[in-house]
Amino acid sequence: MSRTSARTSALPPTLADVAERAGVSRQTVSNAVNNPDLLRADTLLRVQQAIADLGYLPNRAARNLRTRASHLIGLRIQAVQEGTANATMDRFVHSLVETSREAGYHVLLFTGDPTDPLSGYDDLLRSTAVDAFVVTDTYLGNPQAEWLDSRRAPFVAFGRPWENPESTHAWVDVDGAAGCESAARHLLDKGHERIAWIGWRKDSRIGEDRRAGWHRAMKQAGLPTSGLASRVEDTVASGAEASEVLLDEAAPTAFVCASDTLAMGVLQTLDLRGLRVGDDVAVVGFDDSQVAQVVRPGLSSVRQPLEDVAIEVVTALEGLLGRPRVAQQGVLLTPSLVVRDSSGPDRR
Amino acid sequence: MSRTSARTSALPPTLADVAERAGVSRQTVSNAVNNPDLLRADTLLRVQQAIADLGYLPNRAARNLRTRASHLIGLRIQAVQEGTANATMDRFVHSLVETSREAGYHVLLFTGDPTDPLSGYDDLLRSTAVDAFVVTDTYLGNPQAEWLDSRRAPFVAFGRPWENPESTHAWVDVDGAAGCESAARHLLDKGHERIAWIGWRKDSRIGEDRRAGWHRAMKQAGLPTSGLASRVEDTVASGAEASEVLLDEAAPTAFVCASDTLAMGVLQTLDLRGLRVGDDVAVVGFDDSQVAQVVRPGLSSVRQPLEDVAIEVVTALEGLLGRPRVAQQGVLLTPSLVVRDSSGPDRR
DNA sequence: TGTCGGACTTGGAACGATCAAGAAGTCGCA
DNA sequence: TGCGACTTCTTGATCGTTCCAAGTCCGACA
Repeated sequence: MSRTSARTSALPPTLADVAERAGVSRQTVSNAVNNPDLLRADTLLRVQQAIADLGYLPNRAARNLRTRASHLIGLRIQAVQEGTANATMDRFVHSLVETSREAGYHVLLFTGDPTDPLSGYDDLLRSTAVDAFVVTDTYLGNPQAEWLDSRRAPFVAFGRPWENPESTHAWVDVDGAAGCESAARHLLDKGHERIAWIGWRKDSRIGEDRRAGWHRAMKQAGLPTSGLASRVEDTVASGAEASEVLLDEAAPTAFVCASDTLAMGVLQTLDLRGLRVGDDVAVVGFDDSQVAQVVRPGLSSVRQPLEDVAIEVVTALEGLLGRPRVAQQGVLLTPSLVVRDSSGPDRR
Repeated sequence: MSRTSARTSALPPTLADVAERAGVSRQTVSNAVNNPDLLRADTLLRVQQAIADLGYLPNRAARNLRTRASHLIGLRIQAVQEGTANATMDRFVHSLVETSREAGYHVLLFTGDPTDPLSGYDDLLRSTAVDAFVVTDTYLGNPQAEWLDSRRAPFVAFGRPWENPESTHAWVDVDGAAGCESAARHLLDKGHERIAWIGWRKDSRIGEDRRAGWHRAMKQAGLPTSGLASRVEDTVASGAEASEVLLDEAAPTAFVCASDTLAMGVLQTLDLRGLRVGDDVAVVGFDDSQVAQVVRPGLSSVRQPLEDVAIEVVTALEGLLGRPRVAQQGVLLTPSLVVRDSSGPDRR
């Protein structure tokens, strides 16, 4: 009691303050907040009034200590890199924060040594600073998954366990193959027959997956693919160079690219050669980045449903954190194609 | 003790576990962590060994509860919007996370009702979930500052208190005027004399500030500005439209724009009219966005030193959280100009 | 030898919430 | 009226850390 009366106005009210004002015990206030059903209607009303009067909100640290949960989700972000991947991640982060909030979680950002995919996770886990992780940096393998699993740390991966298909951990991913297949089909529908592919190095599982979509569409249309594919680094210059070579050697009338960055390289080449984007040669990128939207002519691009990814990720997290630990399936979402002028007109 | 022996391997070690292993009391371990100077050298070594053996890290919730601090910094992020502002914020967030980590803080993201600049702050404050805020959404006024001040909540604003210059709160900002002045001067140096301005609505303090920089450079060069300025919405289409009008009515040979988005509109117009970017008409944007880097020809742009902003913000935060509450000065940083092909060659 | 001071260590309490039981109140039914 | 069963509310303990004030140990000094 002495503490209560000695309280200065600067300190936020506590459970005890509310209890005193409402004329009930601490536990009753706690129940009013967490299990309102347990209270008699009039008592509940009285407590709620006191809570409102004082502007009470439970102290996070105290609740976290008692319940052994922080209601925080850790997300490791990469060092700033020049590429469209960054902007994509940004869109995902926004969605994740929004969706997490609705589920009663906040997102805690952290960084780590870029050369060590595990760095940063351990400290947060051992200090019980977060309840779970969202693992996103899985583009080149995912040692985090196995490591986190071994520590019994709850997590959901954005990205399939390519290397280890038997993994039982929860994951959400976007079907890049389906995206590129629809991109290729979109061009096929317009009458293109020689559609080239520019993608990433062969050791990129994501890159090969996207390539498979293009390949599938071509095969289903009964068209050849040999000599029409190129694998390079994810830079504008590489995209430009690759398209130069492809135009010279295979004379494609359209390009499907593994990223908007590569597609920008193609646009550059077309511009240099005096070829009209869309009319002479069609181009489709991947990520629906800022660049795709702003460049002229607009770049058609495969758009990942990152808002839906965030929703699925949070749903999976809730499953993990609610129940003891159930085996989770992966979720594969289908991207959509955003058509802009770089697709060109129908050629039939 | 019973708790200690009953510990399952899944639970992280506590202070008591370390104490038992090292053969000292809890307080001694706490001191070893927080005030190593108080321990005798050999004792300290023994405790540190035990800490290492067990992989001990202090429980965040318990420490937070006791010390009334969360070591978390709240940052409200905007709903995803189509514009370069988003990407800029992303760069800032990365830097902030990195710098905060070095200062022993983590960044907690949250969102709020976009129509209510205060929403979201209150809950975090009352539940003592964060120690301080970084307020960034100040482009149209900053009611947050006054509100947070009234609650005695520590915060640092990224953005000057335009409306209330007497504000005593800490802030960090980038000198947009200086940036645009150097952009204009850069074009003047190349021999341009009719340099146009495309900026934002008059009620945007940031927009008017940037415009002032262009204006200053022109005046200092003894050149006229009337008829050479336009104020529009921050979209590519608006930039294109404004440049159409300006080219028709004032025949400028160069443009300085308040954003890369607007500059992209100018590039569009030039392209449509068959004017060569750089050679015929020079263009400089603002933000050094992804787009500026990838578009061809490369777009010269004013780059905000966001890494330095983050450093200054964290420095200010440390001042606020360390000492009781000292009056802080604002910090104004100077951006740099990234020159690319859109600047064109010298005309002299 | 006894006492004093300083260096170091110790147990107890507190931070503010929730959990686990027990106490008080309410109701129905014989 | 009395008893059990159920609802409603209260009390004491606890989460893991740091703060507080008191305790122990040791050598030094008279």
